[in-house]
Amino acid sequence: MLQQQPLTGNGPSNGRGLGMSGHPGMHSLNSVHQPSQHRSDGDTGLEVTENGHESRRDIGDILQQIMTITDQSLDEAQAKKHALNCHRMKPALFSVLCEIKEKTGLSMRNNQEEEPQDPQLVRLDNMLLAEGVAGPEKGGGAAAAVSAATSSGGMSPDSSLEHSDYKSKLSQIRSIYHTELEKYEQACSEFTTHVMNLLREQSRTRPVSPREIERMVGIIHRKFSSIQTQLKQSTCEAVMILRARFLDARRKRRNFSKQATEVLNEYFYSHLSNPYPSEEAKEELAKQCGITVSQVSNWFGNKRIRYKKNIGKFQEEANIYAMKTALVATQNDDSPHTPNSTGSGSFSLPGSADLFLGGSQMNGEQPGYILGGQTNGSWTGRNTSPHAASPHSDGSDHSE
DNA sequence: TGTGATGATTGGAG
DNA sequence: CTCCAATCATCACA
Repeated sequence: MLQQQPLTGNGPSNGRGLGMSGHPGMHSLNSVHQPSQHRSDGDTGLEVTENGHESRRDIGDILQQIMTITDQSLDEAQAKKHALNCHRMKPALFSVLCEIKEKTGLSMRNNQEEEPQDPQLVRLDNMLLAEGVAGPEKGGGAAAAVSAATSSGGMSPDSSLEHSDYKSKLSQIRSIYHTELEKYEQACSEFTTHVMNLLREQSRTRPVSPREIERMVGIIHRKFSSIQTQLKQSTCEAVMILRARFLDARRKRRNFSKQATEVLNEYFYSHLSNPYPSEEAKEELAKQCGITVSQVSNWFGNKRIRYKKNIGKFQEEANIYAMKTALVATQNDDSPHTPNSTGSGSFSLPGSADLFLGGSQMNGEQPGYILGGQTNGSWTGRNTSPHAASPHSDGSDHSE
């Protein structure tokens, strides 16, 4: 084995090469020699008992060979590597070198490794999980965002559209996130495998312990996980932006459909004396119009205010709806419960501007808007208990 | 692009 | 809580 290989090294210079090896712990062979002797005694059968000199020179030779291996041609080096691998002292020397490495620089790094999990990463993970980006498909995130968006204002009729839009955007983000994550993981595992193979290969000739490989793998994983953290951060930002946009969409209003406005106006003008629909009426109107109860409330609030502010402007509208009401009433004159029977439909053009403005010559029941249409436009102050029947109500409001 | 219409929001009152 | 009043923000149209 060793005898077959011409020793290029010169024995006495034993320790010198080690200092250049980049392993500060091996600056002196003397420090190596002490523990190694005990080990090699046992399992190599080296005749060190004669004197320590022989073994010391032997080790020096080996180390010298290792040091000079890179200076040689590939074939030579390959052959030498093989020879060294088979050397009887290799295991002993190897373990000693590993031990020394452990005790020196690397052990210092060791302490820093056991860092706790990054709290920021935990936050990001939690958020991605909550938003339904990470974790199982169809997470509650979208639903959560929707409920948050609608809790105060109620859903607009096309909010389901926006909802699906939100969901599709979210799933886009999700798929990008997963693709990237997968890419990173793949790259990480490829790189790790590569490094591990390299180190394993190196460990045949260098003091690279399995633990060190493990540590290196840990380092690689940390590096890649920091990249992943960035990815997660970007994903979180994207989700936040999407969410903000979605929540902001509350403010984006769409005009109600013509039919919905019609229904609301009909109710309003036929209950002009007390245009405060009860909760049930609101629900009914909401159902008819395909909007929410709170939207109905908003509509009536706006309508009352705007009507009051500018009665004149709404006269035409009032006339039209009064006409409609009258028409419906006459058509259903058998029916005691015509929907818009507040005005009873018993007046000729009850909502006409003339009638309204000029004070009425009504006999019998008067349309609400004439009664209620006071000069300042207020509905008898604030008799607005929405659930109680209005004093002006003729009791037919419940027909809705 | 300006303007009026209109749905939503906000703050205060009851 | 509802309602009012003011206001905002957007739509729709000329």
